[in-house]
Formats: sequence, structure tokens, C-alpha cells
Amino acid sequence: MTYAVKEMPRPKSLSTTRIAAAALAVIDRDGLAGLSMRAVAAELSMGTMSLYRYVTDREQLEGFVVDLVLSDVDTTRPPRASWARQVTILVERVRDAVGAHPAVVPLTMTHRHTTASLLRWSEAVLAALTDGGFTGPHRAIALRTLLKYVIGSIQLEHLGALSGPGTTAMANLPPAEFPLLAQTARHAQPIPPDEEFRRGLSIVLRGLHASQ
Amino acid sequence: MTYAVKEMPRPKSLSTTRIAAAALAVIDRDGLAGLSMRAVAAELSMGTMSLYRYVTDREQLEGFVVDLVLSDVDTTRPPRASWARQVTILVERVRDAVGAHPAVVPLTMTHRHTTASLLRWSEAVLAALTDGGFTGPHRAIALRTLLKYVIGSIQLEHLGALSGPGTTAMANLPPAEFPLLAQTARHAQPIPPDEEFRRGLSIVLRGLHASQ
DNA sequence: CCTCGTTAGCGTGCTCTGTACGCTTATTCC
DNA sequence: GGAATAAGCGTACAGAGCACGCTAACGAGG
Repeated sequence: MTYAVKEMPRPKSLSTTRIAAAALAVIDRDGLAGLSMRAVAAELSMGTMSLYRYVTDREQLEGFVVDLVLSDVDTTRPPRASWARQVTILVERVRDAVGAHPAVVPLTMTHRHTTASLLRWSEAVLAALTDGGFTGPHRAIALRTLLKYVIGSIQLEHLGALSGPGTTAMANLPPAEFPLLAQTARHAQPIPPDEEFRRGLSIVLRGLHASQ
Repeated sequence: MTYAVKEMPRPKSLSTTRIAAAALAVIDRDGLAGLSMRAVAAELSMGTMSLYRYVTDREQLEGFVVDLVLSDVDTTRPPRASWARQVTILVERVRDAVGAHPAVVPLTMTHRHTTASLLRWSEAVLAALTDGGFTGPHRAIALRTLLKYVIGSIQLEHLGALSGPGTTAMANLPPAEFPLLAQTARHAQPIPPDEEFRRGLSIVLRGLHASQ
């Protein structure tokens, strides 16, 4: 027996996903600074206030955008791979999904990502870790450490990658005051972000391996 | 021979540090949302537009706030300690400095921290790594990996710590769909943030050790 | 087919933001 | 003391988020 909805005099013409997609389009086109309720409404050919039928807040809309971006990550575990390889692939998928929309990075930080896809992702990572023999609190720490590395990487990448202009500036620092930094910057310059990410991740994985 | 400044008809009554301190006071009291040019001006008992004699932008003011917060980290290297211990202490100092003003965390992310104290901090970390036998590109990767861990940690902590309400919510997830996650959340619950941070860091350090 | 109830959609307007512009006033130098 | 210069600020404007209440489109019952 279905308890039908009492009344539906006029069906909603939009879904939250569609609104989020519109907002994401605005962001991708005009940057995060270009995101405004008016801009999103215009993108949907609606009046500004119509958005508020679907969204309580600008805050909530931003959350939906993050959800949308993160919903692109494949959370299935690659079969027939070592636990470390599984984790690597899962972690790289998150990086790629966020990397596809660099301008939303600040939003992913501010908005608690309790989105369903991140939960599924965590579950998959935990499964891989379990394959690797991790259990109990140690497994919890392992997951969190990986999460921290991902977040830090994304943040740092879209804030000045190793091969970016920031590093170039560091290479020109006064060598008297910052000898190691200047030298390190020169060494780091030719390392592309992908490689930096992979090598850092493999350090973390080695640490996990060595810790149990 | 000093080339004197041509004219100084009226001395500045404020320093950028003092403005940053006022802004930080506003943030600490009213949260980041309470930060506005008017609020900072009021905090200094000035007219709003007077601020613009010292600051070109709200953007720049935010940068100064970050600088101020980060200027609290002691960048001297603890003597007579293993390289790993040195790194641990240096890393924890950054965490503590930022942790003293949780509301500025989003600012530290948005604003490129090319602040002098972070440069000195990096130099110190590099020195410790050099003690540990790291050189060349490998040392660069090591520094970046540590930085990523710090950033990710700070971010994650002020976005839902392991022992926070977020984890409690996870513990109550449908066990059918998220068996490992629910179980992990229960295991993680009693772990305080400090311990989580330390154990994660030691994983990274172990990884660094194992990588060379 | 018509009417009624409900809700999607939106126009108006308020408050608050950052900041451009230009005036007033305090201060230092000769 | 007078002139020059910059500090300090009052006013004003564009654009933001969103509260409020009206209008109109639609589904259901007669």
C-alpha cells in the first residue's frame, strides 16, 4: 500500500542535481568569484528567487556542487590488485575528480563532505586496507592519514604546484638566508604534479606498510 | 649616507601588524563570517576607509592575518634530536599555531603562505631532512609530503575530527551498506585529535625512513 | 469542464558588503 | 608662520544574499 503524496498541484521542474550542474557550469566558466545566486538563476533561465524553492541557502547550493563533483569518482575496487595498488587507484580517482574542476577546491574544503560517494569511497579504501591486514584503530588511523594526504595534495596543487611559479620564486630566494630552500626549489622545479603526487603517496604507503 | 625620505608630513599611526591583530581579534570573537572592513575599522576605532591607507584590499588584509598567525611558530631547530624528532616538533608547532585560531583555517588555505615564517620553517625542515640523509629531488618530495600532511591534518581537524560528531554519525551508518566504515568509526571514536595527528605523522616519517 | 487548493515561480525591496572619490585636517619642514 | 603632504574619513554606489508576499500553473474532486 503506497501512502501517496497528499497533493502535487505543480511538479517541480528542476532537480537539485540540475541546479548543482548549473552552478558548476557558472564556476567553470566564470570562476568561483562569478558564482552568485543571480548567475545560477540566469544560467537556468529562472528568476533569482526561484532557486530558493530548491535550496535553502547559498551554503547548501555550494554543498550540492561539491556533491556533484565528488559523485564522479568511481568507488568500485579494482580487482586482482595488491592492497597498496587498490588504495593508489582509489586515491588517484579522487584527485582526478576534483582536478577536473579546480575552481571548486575551496568549496570542497569548507563544506563537510559527508556526501554519499565519499562514504562509499571510504568503505572501499577500508576494504583494501583490510586486505592489507589492517584492523581496529590502526585501520582508522590509516584511512585518516590517507585522507589527509589527499586533501593536502589537492590543496597544495591548486595553490602553487611544485613546478609552478611559486617554486620559481623560491628558487630565486636569497641563498644566504635560505640556502636549502633555494637549492631544493631548483631540484623540485622539473617534477610534474602527477609525479609529485604519486611519489608522496608511495611514501605514505610505505609508511603504512612499515607500521604493520 | 642615508637617502632620507623626502617628506613625512604626518606619521602613520598604525602598523600592518596592528591592523592584522585587530582583524584577528574580530575573527576570534565573531568568527570568520564576522570579518568585514567595517568591523575591523570599528575594532581600531577608525573610520572604515582609513583602513585603505594601510591595506589595498580585503584580500591583502586577510593575507596579513595569516602572516600574523604563522609568525607565532618557532622556526628554530631543536638541538640534539634525531632528524625525525626535529621534524615532528617543527610540524607540531605549525599545527599548534594554526590551532590557536581555528577560524582562520579557511584563510590559510586561500592565501598563498609565502610568509617569511613559513619560509624559515621550510628551511628548518629541510635542514632536519638533510640530517636524515635526504638530498636532491628526494628531499624536495619529502618536504612537500610533510607539508601536505600538515595541511590535510589542519583541514580535516577543523572540519570534523575523529572524535567529533561527524564520526559519531558515521558510527550510526547502515551497517549493511557500510560495514567497515561503521565499525571503523566506533574504533576511531576514542582517539583524540592529538594522538591521531601524532600517529599519522609517524606513519609518514616511517615512510620517509623506508624510502631512503 | 469547472473549481478549488496547493505550490512553483518571481518582483520588489531591505540590509550588508567592498571600495572609489574627494574633502578635511593633522603634522612636518623650511 | 606658511606651505606641502599625507592621514583620516563621509558619502555614495554597485552588487551580494535573501525575506516577503503576490501571481499563476497545475492536479484532483465534483
